[in-house]
Amino acid sequence: MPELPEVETVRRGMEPAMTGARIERVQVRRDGLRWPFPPGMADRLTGARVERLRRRSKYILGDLDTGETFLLHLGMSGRILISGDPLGQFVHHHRAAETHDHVVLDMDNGARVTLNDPRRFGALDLMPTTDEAQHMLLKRLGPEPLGNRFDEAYLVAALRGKNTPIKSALLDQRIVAGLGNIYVCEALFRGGIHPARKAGRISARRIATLVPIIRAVLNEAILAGGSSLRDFRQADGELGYFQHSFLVYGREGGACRTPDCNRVITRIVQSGRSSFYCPGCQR
DNA sequence: ATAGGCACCTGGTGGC
DNA sequence: TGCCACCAGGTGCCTA
Repeated sequence: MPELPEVETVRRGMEPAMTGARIERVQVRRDGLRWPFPPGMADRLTGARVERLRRRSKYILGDLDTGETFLLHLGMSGRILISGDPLGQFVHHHRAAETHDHVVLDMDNGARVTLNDPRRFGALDLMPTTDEAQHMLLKRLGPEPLGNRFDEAYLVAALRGKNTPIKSALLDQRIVAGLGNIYVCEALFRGGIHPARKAGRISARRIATLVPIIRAVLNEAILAGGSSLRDFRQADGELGYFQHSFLVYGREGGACRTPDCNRVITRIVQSGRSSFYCPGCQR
C-alpha cells in the first residue's frame, strides 16, 4: 500500500507529535502484526525520548535515547493517526479506540500516536540503533531512489543481463528501494517503456532516462502528500492528492493523456500484480 | 543465483 | 438484502 511518498508523508506527519518528545504510556493491543512484536516492547518504549524520525525505503525508523531504534512498516493497509494536542498546536480530540488500532503511544507533549492496520501486513520492531545495517528487513535493500547512490550508471549496471520484466525489476527492493506498484507504472509510462520488456534488453540510454523520471514522480507525489486510494490519509487525517495526477495507474479503459494519442490504457497482470500502460506510448 | 507463485489478512465493490 | 468472486499501495518464503 503505502509506497515511498506515502511513507515519507506519514513520517513528516509524525514529527511534530514525536520528535523530541518522550513516550509516557504504551498500549499494545495484540501480539504482533506480520511478525510478533519484540519481547518487552511496551517496556522498552515506555519512558524513551524520540530523538529523530528517519525513513529508509518504506520503513520509518525512530531513534530513541535508550540506544534502540524502532522500525515501522505500514504493509498494505497500515495507518498512523495523530490525535491529542502536541505543543498546543492541534485541536483534535483523542479518538476512541477503533477496530484494528494495534498500538497506541501517548507522548509527554499531549499527542497520541495510533497504529491502525486492518490487514496486519505491517511490522513494528526494535533493535539497537547500531545494528540497523544488519536488520533482516533492511540489509538487502538497494539504494534510495532519491539518494546520490541511485544514478544512471548504477541503474544501467543493476539491470544489465536481467531476464526479468522491467516492471518486476523496478519493484525489486534490492535494485531500488521504495518504489511500489503505482509509481513503477507511472514512471514506465513517462519513460515510454512497456512494462513487459525484459530489463536487460532495454538500451542503456532508455534505462538512464528512467532515473530522473523516477525521481520526479516521487518528488511530485511527496509534494502532493502522497496518493489517497481507498483510505490512505496523512497522519493529521488529511488526504494526499497525487492520485489526481495518475496518468495510467487505475485508469484501465480510460483515454491516454498523451496529446494526439487515441489509445486506451490497458491492464495486464504480471506476477500477480496489475500493470497499467498505454500500448501506443509504451514500447 | 534467480524467476515465479503462494501466503499472510481484512474490507470494499460490483454482479447476480 | 445476501452471497460470492475479485481486487487492493507489500514482501518473505518456498519451489523449480
